[in-house]
Amino acid sequence: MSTVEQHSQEPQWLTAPQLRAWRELTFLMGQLPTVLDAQLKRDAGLSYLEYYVMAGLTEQPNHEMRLSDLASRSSAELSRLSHLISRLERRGFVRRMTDGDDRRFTRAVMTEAGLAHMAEAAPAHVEEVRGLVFDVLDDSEVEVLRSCVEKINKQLH
Amino acid sequence: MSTVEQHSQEPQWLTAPQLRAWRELTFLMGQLPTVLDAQLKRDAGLSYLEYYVMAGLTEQPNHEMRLSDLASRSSAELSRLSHLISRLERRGFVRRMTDGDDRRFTRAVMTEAGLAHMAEAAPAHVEEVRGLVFDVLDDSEVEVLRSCVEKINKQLH
DNA sequence: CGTCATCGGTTGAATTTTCATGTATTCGAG
DNA sequence: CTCGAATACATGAAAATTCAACCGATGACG
Repeated sequence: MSTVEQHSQEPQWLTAPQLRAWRELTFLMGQLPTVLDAQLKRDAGLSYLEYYVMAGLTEQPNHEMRLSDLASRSSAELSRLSHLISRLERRGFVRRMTDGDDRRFTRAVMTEAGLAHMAEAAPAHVEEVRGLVFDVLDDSEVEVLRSCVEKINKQLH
Repeated sequence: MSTVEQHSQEPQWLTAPQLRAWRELTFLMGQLPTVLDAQLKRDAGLSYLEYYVMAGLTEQPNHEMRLSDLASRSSAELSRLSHLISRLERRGFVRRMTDGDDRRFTRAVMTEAGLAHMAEAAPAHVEEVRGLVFDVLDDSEVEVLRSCVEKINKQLH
């Protein structure tokens, strides 16, 4: 993203404040998942996505969810999630079961080993998130940040 | 990330507002790069990272930068960037030259074709970013968002 | 001035993600 | 009911990323 002028249709560039904000945002989106991934890999042997997929399952009523629901919640395409679940399955953290109601659906279910692993992993990860994000923001900043990000997210469906 | 209690050390979980903000942030970090990647791939045949690497080069004095500088600016590890530059090189968008001063450095330089490709790609991408992010925020929100994200980024080095 | 450590980058193999396609199940029109 | 579409997922090959050496250039130290 630059401020160079060009093209016939006179494209509207970002204003200087917008550009500054955008640079910060792209840096955040690039670095924060990377740093959290490193922490999770080091402390729990899980990737960022693996952790959030298992976290999503864990907080569900029976620690289970349909793959398609899990995919949309975790911003992963179905194929990627399917491979990921296969790897977690091989490690004994989750298992698959076909849905009785509609046999097209597959449900992923946390195993005891998976739940135990998450219980081990969670405290250090939460600590990392607090240290990186919430320790530098006061309550009103948290609210206003959430409000802005929420508005953007609505544009993303 | 859940609110379940466990473990001996009594881990400090996030407060409810912090958790809400964190859910929004993780969704943003997952979805926004994905959506932008899709737009860039469709309209310009470039991945999100390829675009921002080339954008970084383009805005530099001689459209060139050392790989290690480029790597840290674009939140990519050196190895990943090296492979990526090789692919861009094969496509004729950039070329490598070893730095004369210190022959350990490699500099990536935009070619004419690369600059032309970016000039073609930029307007639609900026339009997408504006539509997704800045059209839903007023000026004061942009400032406060930038301020919060900047504080977090400082924690990320 | 050797030599030894470090820096900046490359490379290839292993892992992961993406892409295209295939398969089983269900839904819906006629 | 039957047939054709749509849904939900699986799978294998291709592409990208990560990981672990490796290599040449430079700097530091005796």
